[in-house]
Amino acid sequence: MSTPQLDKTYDPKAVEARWYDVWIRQGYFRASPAHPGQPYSIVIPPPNVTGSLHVGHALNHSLQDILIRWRRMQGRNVLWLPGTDHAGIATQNVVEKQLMAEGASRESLGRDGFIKRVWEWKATSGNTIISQQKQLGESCDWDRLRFTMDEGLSKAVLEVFVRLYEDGLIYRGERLINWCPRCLTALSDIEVEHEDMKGKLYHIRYPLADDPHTTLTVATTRPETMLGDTAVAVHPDDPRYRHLIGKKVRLPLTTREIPIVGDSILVDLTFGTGAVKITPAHDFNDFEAGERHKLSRISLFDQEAKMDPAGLHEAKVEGSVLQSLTMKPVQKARSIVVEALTERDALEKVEDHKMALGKCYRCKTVVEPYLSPQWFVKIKPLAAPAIEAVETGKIRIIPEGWTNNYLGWMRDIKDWCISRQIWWGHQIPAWYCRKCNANFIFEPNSTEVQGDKVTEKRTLVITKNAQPIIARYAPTKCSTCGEGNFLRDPDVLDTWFSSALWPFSTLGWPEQTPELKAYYPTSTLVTGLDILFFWVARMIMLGLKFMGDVPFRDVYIHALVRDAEGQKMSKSKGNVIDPLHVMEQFGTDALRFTLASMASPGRDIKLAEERIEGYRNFANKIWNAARFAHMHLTGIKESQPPDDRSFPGLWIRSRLNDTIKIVTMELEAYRFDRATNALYQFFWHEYCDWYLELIKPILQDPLHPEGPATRQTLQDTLEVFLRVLHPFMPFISEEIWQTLPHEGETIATQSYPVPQTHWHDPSAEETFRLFEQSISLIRTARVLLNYPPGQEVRVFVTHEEPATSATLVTLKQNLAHLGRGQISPVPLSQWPASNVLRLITDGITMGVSVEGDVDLKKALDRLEKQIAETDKESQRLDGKLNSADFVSKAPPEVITDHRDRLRALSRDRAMLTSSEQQLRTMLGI
RNA sequence: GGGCGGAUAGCUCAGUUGGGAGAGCGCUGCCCUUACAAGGCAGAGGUCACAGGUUCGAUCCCUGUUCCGCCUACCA
Repeated sequence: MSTPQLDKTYDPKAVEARWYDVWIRQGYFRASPAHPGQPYSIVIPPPNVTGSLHVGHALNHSLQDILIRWRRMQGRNVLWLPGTDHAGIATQNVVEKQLMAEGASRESLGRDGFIKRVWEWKATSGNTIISQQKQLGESCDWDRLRFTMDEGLSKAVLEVFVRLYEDGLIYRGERLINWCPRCLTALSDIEVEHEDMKGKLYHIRYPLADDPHTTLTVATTRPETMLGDTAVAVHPDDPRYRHLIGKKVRLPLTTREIPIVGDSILVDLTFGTGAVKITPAHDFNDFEAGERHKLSRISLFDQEAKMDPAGLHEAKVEGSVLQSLTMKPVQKARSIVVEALTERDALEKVEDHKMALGKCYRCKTVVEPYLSPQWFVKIKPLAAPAIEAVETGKIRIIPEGWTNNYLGWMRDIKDWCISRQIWWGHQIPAWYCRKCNANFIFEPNSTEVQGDKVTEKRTLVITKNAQPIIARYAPTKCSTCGEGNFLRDPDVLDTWFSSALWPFSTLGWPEQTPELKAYYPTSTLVTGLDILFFWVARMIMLGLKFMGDVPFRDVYIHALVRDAEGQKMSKSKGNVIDPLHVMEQFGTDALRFTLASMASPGRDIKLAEERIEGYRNFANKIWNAARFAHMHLTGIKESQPPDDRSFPGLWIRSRLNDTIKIVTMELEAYRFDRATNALYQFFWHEYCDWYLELIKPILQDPLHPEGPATRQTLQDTLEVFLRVLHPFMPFISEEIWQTLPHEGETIATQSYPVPQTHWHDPSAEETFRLFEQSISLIRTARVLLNYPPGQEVRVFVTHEEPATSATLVTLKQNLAHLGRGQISPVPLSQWPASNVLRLITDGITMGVSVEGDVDLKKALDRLEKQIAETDKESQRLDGKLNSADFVSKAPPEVITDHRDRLRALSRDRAMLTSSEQQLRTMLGI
C-alpha cells in the first residue's frame, strides 16, 4: 500500500459523498433477524413526510446513529428502522395549497381523486427528508423504509381498530371536542396549544323571571355564547344566591327562560360574581355541568365557527339580533352581542382578564369547543398497564426526571378523540346500513343543494344514534335488514393512531414475522420531550395491549435545540440554523459531534455556529495527525509487531485504554456530551499535544533503535482511536482508517475497541504527570526570561524525592527535546550558585540558566505571587488541622491528606523563598 | 393555580458517596518551530444567584427568596 497524499486541510464534502455511497452499495446497514448477535433495535421517530431536515432532527438522528453504529461495532444484531409519517392534516394542507394554485380543490377532485393526488405528491416530494438523512450519514436499513400509509401498516391500523372496538375500547359518541374551524376537523386534547392572552371578563345581568327588577349577574369571557345558555349556576352554599336555586332567569336577547341550578363543582364562590352561565355546547366544564343537571345543548356555531341560523333559531334569539348575527364569525358576533347588551343596559361592567386560549397546533387558529359525533378511545384501561410498565422499571425514562411528568399525565389521561374530518389518512372501518339508519343519516342531496344557498347543508351528517358495523372488510349484507346498501364513515384516524403502532407495525405485525420476534421490544427510543404524550405514551399503551410487552426498554429524551440566544428556532423569527447549510460549511462530522457534545441531560441546547466551527477544527486536527503519522509509517502491518516498552508508548496506550473505558461507559449512560469530551480531550490534548511531540525525535531518526516499536504504537493507537471515534464522526474516521493497514472492508463493521487490562499503566501515567509539570516549568521560565522559542537553554532539574529524581534522569532525552535545552538532572548541590532562575512545583525544582541581558522582574513577580498563594493555602489547611472538631470528626484519610498537602506546601515554600532570595541577589535588591 | 428544571470564568456548559473550582469558545502576550495559523506555547479571569439551616467542613444536602425557562390546569 502506498503512502497516500493527504491534503493539508480536511475537505469533508468529497469524503462524505464517496463513503456514504459505498456503505449503501455494500449493504453494511442491512439488518437480518438471522444475525447471531444479541438484538439491538431502534425505530426512528418517523418525521413528517412533508418535512425537511431541521436541526432538531439532526440532533435526534445523530444520537440514534451514534448508538446504532456503536452497537453494530460491538457485534450486536442491529436494526435501525427508518420511515416517515403521513401527517394527515399537514400533508392534506400542502396538497390542497397546490390544488388551489391550479384553481382546483379537494372537492373538485373528489375523495378518490384527491387521495391519488396525495400519493403522487408523495412520490415526487415525499423523499426530501430521506435524502437529507442520508447526508447526515445515518446508518439506517433503508431497505426497510416504512410509511404509515403503507399497505402493511394500514393493515395493522385496521386490525387494531377492529380489536379495540370489539374489546369495547373504541366508541362513537357525541361529545364536545376541540375543533379547528380552519382545518375543519376535530383535534385531540394535546393537539391544542394553550397560549396566555389578555382577555376581558364581561359581567352580564340576567333578570329573574318572576321579578325582572332583580338581576343575577354572571361573569363570562365569551359573551357571544350567552345566547346558548341553558342554565345559570350558583354555589349551593352561597348565602347570596342560595335562595334563587330552582327559580328562573330571562336570558337577555332571547325569549327564553332558563333555570338557576346549584352546582358546587362548576362554581367557585370567590371568582367573578359567584354566578356562572352554563353553555353546554360551547364549554367543556359547562358540558359536564349540563350532564349533571340534564340540560339541553344549543349549538350556535357552524363548522367554520360562524353563527349558524339554525342554532340562533333554536336559541330563540330576538329577531333583530338574529338578523345581524347570522353567519358572523366569533369575534364579530362578540361585539354585536356586547353592543346589544349595552343597549339593553344588561352589561354591568367589563374588566381585563388574563386567560389561556387554545390554538390548533398545526395552523394556530383558535380552536372552538364543538359538539359533534366523534370516535374515541377509552383510554383508562390502556393507561393502567402503561403506568405500571414505567413504575416497575420495565421501561426506563432517561433522564429520570421526566418519569413523573409521564406518570402524572397518564394518571389524569382523558379519552382520546381519534376521528379527523379530513381525507388523507386511514379511513375508519365503519359502515352504516342506509336502510336501518335512514333516520340518523343525512346525506347531501345534490339537487337540493343547487337550489339552496345555505352551503353547509352539503355536509354529510351521521348522528350519534347511527349504528355502525365495524369490520376488516366492507360488509356485503346487513345482518339486521339483509340489504347491502352501506355508507362508509368518511372520517379518518388521527395520524398518531398509526404512529402509536410504529414499533410493531413496521416489523410486520399482525403477521408473526422473524423481524418481530428478533427486534421487538426495541431497545431504545430516542425522542424529544414534545412528543412524549403524543407518541411515546401511546406507543407504550398500544404496544402493551397488542404485543403483550413494552415497545422499548429505554426512552432517551433529549433537549430542544434553540438558537444562541436561547430562543426557540422558528422560520418566522428567522433564527433557524439549517443543518444542511452547516454540513456544507463545516462538514457533517463536525455537526454531529457538536450536537452530541451539547446533549447534556435536562438542559436545552443553545446552538451557535462557533461551536460547530470548533469541532470542524477538531476534525482537521485529526486529519493532520493522520498526515503526520503517514509521513513516518510504512503502511505495512507487521506480522510480529515489536513490543513498545517506551515511556510515551506505555503512557499513550494507558490513556487510550482509559478513553475507551470512559466513552463506552458514557454511551451506556446516554451521556453523549461526556463521551465526546473524552474523545476530544484524549486526541487533542494527549495524543497530539504530547504523544506525537514526544515521539518525533524517534521517528525523525531513521536509525533509532526504538523506531519500529514506536511506529507500530503510533499506527495501532491511531487505528484504535478511529474505531472509538467512528460512531460520532463516521466519515473522517472511515476515510483515515482506510489509509491505514487494516483488515475488513469498512470501519463501520469493525469491532468496537474494548479496554485492555495490560494497557492500563498507572506508573507511566505517574511519570507523565512529572514530565508534564517539568516541561511546563521550563516553558514558563522561557517566557519569564523572554527567550525566543528556538533558543537552546541550559536546564537543571531535581526533586525532593530521590526516587522521583531518578525518574527525571530517565526522562532526560524527552525533557531535552520538548524543553529545547540541555538537561542536567543533578542534585541542587551541583547547580551553579548564580545566574539560574529556579521555579518550583510539587517538589520539582527547575533551574533555567539566565543568559544575556534579561529583565528578572517578571520572574520575581511570579515567585512572589506563588509564595502568597502557597501561604494562603497553607493557612487554610493549618486552620483546619488546628481545629479540634476537624481532627476528631473528619475521616482519618482526609486528615492524612490535609497533612500531606500541608507538608508538601511548606517544602515548596522553602524552595520558593530560597529561589526568591537568589533572584533578589541577582537583581541586587 | 399546580408541577418540573435552571442560576458556576466574558459566552456556552461539565462538576453524585459534601473535604484542594474545571472544559470549550472568547480574551491578553509571544511564536508562520517542515502534521495542523482551522495551529503552538504561556497567561489573565469565578465571595459557584441571594438569605438562612444541617455539618468539623457546603458549589454539592435542607428551607425560604429573587430571576429565567418548560410542562400542565376548567377558575367562568
